[in-house]
Amino acid sequence: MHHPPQRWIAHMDLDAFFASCEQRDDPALRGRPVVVGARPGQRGVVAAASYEARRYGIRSAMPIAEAARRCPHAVYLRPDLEKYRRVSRQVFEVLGTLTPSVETASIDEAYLDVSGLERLLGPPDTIGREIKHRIHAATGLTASVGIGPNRLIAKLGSEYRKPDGLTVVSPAQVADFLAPMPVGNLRGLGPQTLKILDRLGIRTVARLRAMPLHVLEQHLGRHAAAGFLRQAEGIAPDRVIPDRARKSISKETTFATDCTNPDVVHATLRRLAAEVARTARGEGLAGTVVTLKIRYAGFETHTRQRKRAAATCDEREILETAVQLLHARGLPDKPVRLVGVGISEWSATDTTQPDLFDSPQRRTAGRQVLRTIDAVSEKFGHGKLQLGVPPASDT
DNA sequence: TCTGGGGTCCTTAATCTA
DNA sequence: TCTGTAGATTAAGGACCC
Repeated sequence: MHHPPQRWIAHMDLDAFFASCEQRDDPALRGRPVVVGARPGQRGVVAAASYEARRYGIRSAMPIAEAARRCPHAVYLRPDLEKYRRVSRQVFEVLGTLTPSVETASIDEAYLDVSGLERLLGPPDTIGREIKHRIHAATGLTASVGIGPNRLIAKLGSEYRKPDGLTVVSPAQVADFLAPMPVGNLRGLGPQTLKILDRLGIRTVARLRAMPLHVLEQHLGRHAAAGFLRQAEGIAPDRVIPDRARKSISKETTFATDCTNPDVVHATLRRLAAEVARTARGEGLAGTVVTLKIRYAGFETHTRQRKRAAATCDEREILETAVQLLHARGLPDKPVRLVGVGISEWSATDTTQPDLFDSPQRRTAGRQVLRTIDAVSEKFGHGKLQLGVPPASDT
């Protein structure tokens, strides 16, 4: 009998990432409840809570007012995303020294295919310790790691014991590992689905697994029913995909108080459009679909999108379409809580062009590069390459 | 009571089209 | 040409995740 080689997937999750970064950089914060997020008294939620803060029941996504009530004496900090991105890059560089098969799941999470590392480092628990050790040595941060035969088991493993945890689940242990878990631990099973399953008396993975498919289908739909049942059986993808391409860019902002002034809404859209455009150019992306998001008092949220004739990363064009969408019929005339602007659906051709024009210096340098490309391509008889050189009027 | 800002993916409905 | 339908595309909303 021939068996395919055992696949081992690792999931790494940095513990209370934002809060840990702050505690690392300011010794005065160590051992104290730290909450990173909105300022108390303002609109917003908790982005990260240190383990000291979690003892007061503070969780991420909790309204900041609720956190302040639970622990008024915690240290409340605004997020420093630049710093977190820097630290995150460091962590991913370290992971890259172990295997090229690293997938960025978020700023503080990664999946690694560590199947091939067994011969190099030893059994999975040794690999897990090595991952944690290298991260700590490079950044001073702790991570929780789960290792299992697929992504689901790896992810549940990293959640199983934290902070600073390590959990290895072999294929033989999968069924027992899953059985007693609350169904809410499964991927993509949120509050809505939880409510439905609760009404059916299904609270553990074991109960879910015992359910006939057709019953679940009646309540969850075909797709979701089959998907959750597969998870309950421990069946999940076991491939790691490095460098996933992003599919959209968006910026949104919530007003401190609901906005009734159309000029302010318009000015905000302009700013958001400019930020989206800048990010897009920085990544060499241009989108054909512009999305407007608007949320009114009472949390009533609408999105409107429109496909443009051609892809764009121009803030004026993005703003133009966003404003058209804002005035399209069907949107209520009420105080506005939030507006957002996004682009998506990259044009088939220029999705990976680097931005040569995102600063005055680089504009000059960029044109030089394109002139050189033009010259070379002319020499070889292909005519000018259409790379969209902006007009040189500002030099 | 209060609910940010970034994303992804799925469902549904309407519309277009072969 | 009429009619019906299957399938693709577009748009809106919702669930979910970190």
